[in-house]
Amino acid sequence: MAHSLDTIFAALADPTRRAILSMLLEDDMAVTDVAEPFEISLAAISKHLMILTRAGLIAQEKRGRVKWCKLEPDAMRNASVWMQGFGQFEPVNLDAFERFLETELDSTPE
Amino acid sequence: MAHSLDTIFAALADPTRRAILSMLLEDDMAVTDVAEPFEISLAAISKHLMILTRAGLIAQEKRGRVKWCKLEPDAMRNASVWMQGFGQFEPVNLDAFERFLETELDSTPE
DNA sequence: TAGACATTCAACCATTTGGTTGACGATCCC
DNA sequence: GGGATCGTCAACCAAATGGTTGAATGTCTA
Repeated sequence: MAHSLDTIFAALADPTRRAILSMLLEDDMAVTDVAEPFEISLAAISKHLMILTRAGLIAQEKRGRVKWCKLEPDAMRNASVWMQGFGQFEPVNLDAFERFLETELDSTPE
Repeated sequence: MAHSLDTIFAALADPTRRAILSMLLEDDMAVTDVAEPFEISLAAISKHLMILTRAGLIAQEKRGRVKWCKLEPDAMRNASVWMQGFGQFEPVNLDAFERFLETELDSTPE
């Protein structure tokens, strides 16, 4: 079930694919709309979306003749966790972090 | 100066290179020692180390005839920051968290 | 000085990658 | 039904990737 770090990092290594992910951050999009800002063929975009899907970074759902693409943050979280396993750059005390989240929840108005 | 996300993620996409990074987490190592647990040629390992170096993930320093490899966490931090820019999985207010750590430090005995 | 050791270079090979074009299968709508 | 639209498939191509082997370079040591 866990998408491999191989496919996740390989998917993230391409600037077109990272741009697509950024676009999907704004909103879910149809394949044609994803392709619009790029100068490459629709077939090429379709391949990129396939790679992102296999990596688990996005999900695609077909409604009628339109295929919608949406961000799927779990895979990215896995990769991020692997990076933080290196620990040297994110000396986060998780206990303290949880206490922080609680106090923040208590004290935040609205 | 900033190593590109392209090269960083491409470097991380290979399992041999990720294994090398994990080994370097323990300690700095000479090229020959890095190669020892793997079944591929020393030349192949040398290429992997070159790719990790160009990505900025490690640094190499030659002392005598031995070239030492050590982890260089900055590049990985850049990639990690890019991921967290997606925000959906790490809604951390770092400033507030730091302030929290300070106040906690003040009030914690021992 | 002559080996032995540590590492890279150079040439080569098979596979993967990112792109193209054109045909094709669905689906919507007049 | 028939035409436009959405998206993928198939075949192809050039370049990059990950590996090999053998020779070359630089450095330590007996």
